[in-house]
Amino acid sequence: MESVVDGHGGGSRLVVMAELSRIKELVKQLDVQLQDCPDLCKHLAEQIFTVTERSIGMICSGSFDGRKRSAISAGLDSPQLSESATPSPLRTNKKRKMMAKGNHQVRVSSGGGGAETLDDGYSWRKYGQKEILGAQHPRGYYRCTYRKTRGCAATKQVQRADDDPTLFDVTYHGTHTCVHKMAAAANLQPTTPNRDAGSLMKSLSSSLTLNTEGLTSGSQQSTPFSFSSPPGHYPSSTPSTPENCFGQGVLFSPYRLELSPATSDSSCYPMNHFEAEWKVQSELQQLVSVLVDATSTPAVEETTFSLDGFEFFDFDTNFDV
DNA sequence: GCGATTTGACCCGT
DNA sequence: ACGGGTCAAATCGC
Repeated sequence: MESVVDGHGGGSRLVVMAELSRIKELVKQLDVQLQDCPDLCKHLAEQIFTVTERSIGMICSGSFDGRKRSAISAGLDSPQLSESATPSPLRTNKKRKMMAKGNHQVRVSSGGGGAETLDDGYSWRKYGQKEILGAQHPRGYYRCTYRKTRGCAATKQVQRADDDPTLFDVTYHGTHTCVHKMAAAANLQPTTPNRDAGSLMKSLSSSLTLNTEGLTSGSQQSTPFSFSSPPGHYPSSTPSTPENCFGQGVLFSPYRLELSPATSDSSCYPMNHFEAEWKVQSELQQLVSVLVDATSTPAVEETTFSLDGFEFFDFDTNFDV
């Protein structure tokens, strides 16, 4: 069922590295083209989306994880844009949506609290709970709060891990189509499309600061990559305004991204990988989604990015709220 | 009163 | 038939 490349996923890891590098490359191109060619931007955005899906799919399919991932499974083989699987809210496919593509599973820590403390930046509404055969804890079913109002088809399943009650296996299905509207809901001033694109690009580049050196060196056997924060761009030390992590709270703030191998001396838990992967992927998807939207309308202002050196010029960072 | 959660029933793939 | 995903009425909380 799974397509494991090798015992420890080394080959696959390199492939993923290449994919991630390609993402960066695409972003660069996007950066260059951002000012004058919205159509190309869309195309690039689509590529980013696809590549990211593929990368995450490879990782989640088990290639990287030496530890068991309870019921990690299903439908990660050929990730693609999930729109084809967009379920009608009607009663046609009540079941087996599980097997649709575009699923992602992460293992997250509750931080001592219950499942209700899990916050992935989205607003979820619980619609069911079930005892699962062979599992010690029931599985909770959640759908996006904006399913009705905005037709967002994203769902997730949360199940407490058997082996560690403080951990939760969270399986996401579908992608959020409500993202940019969430921004509005998150108490934002209305912004011009380009302004959104600018800050989103900024967020994207921040998210993509992957420290890939550790990968090639082979010194990190259980940490495929780590995140590093470009100075001043990532909230590692801004507890007061966590919602600013990704530009005005548009995206995630929730997971603690202390993923550097240095922080986990004795053991590196796969959940960090998945958290990280999922985070990157989610951010990318949302960013791209919004970016596509943003670039649909004529450009207004200037944007200047330098993704490698992290020189950004864009309009905002301080909105008046 | 409204929105979220709970929970038993229902649906459907295996 | 069974197990898992969803529905929807009842209930809860603000």
